Amino acid sequence: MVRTPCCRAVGLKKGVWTQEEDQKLIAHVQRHGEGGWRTLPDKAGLKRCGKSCRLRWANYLRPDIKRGDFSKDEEDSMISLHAIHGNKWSAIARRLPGRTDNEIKNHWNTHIKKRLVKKGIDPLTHKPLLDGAAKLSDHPETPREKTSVHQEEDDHKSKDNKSSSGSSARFLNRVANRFCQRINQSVLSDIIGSGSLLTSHTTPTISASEYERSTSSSSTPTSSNILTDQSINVDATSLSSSTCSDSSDIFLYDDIFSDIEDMTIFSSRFSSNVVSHDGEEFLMLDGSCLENTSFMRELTMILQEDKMETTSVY
DNA sequence: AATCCATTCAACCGCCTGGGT
DNA sequence: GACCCAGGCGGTTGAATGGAT
Repeated sequence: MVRTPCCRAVGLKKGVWTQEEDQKLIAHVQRHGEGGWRTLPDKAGLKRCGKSCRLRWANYLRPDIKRGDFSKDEEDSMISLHAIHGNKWSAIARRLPGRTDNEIKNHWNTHIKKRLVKKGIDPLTHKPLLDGAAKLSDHPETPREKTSVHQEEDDHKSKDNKSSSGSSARFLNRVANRFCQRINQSVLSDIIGSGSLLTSHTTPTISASEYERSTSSSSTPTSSNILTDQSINVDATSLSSSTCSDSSDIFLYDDIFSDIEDMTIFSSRFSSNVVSHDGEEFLMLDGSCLENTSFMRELTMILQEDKMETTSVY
């Protein structure tokens, strides 16, 4: 099938932009604002395709673009965000101020990807390249602890997190609770950041006492595959309905829930097989959770965020 | 100095989506 | 619903650059 080109290629310049062209484009955008890209070249006196103009502006000429090398923090963020969004470069770029999707994509493909592969991490799945989850417990550089290429300095900590079956329940408890908190916080911050229209009907977050209770040893089951259900009442579907009380809200915040669609998979895994244990509600955690990409991604981020403070506990 | 090769990154291409008619 | 258009996105390309021989 032959598709009509977005613009007539005849007579249009391609390739590297000259300073003169840049100046024309900048002057035009400053005068008329962004948009109308298809007609912009004619108006601005440029012999370029409108798309090309838009790209040049968005990726290079925009005044808020941060140029130069990526910092360690930016790289870490990039990796974490890639673990969530995959190759959704624009989504990643939105969370890295001053960086463009193109820049991030290039940096990922030329630097990060190679570094991850070198470390035995699959840059697509963020899992170990060989033997997968089976080697999670004895792989010192898996994304189990951190999806970071800068994790050498934390190796001693990750060693401590080779949880035995006895401590893994507590550990997973903690992660599960943090995960639920994270869902709420993420939604809240998105909502607040976009106008705080939903403050009256957000899902309540876990209280400190609930958190402590759920992570305390006294209430921790010994079985490695049981998780307390004290606060795992967050299911992305119910969250969606409880957070958005009417159709207009759903429409407004559709993008928020697309952001956490992966979480739905995780939450739904917890929403089944609730059992009673010592008068407390627990969830039977499917062993395949460790192979659940969403779970592992979130786990990675949580651990990265709290700087492995669990070391002293576990 | 010349050539080759690998790497980087700006730019392009084709496809998709959403809004308007 | 069908069509068109504008804009956005992710994958790919190729010119520029730098290092190795």
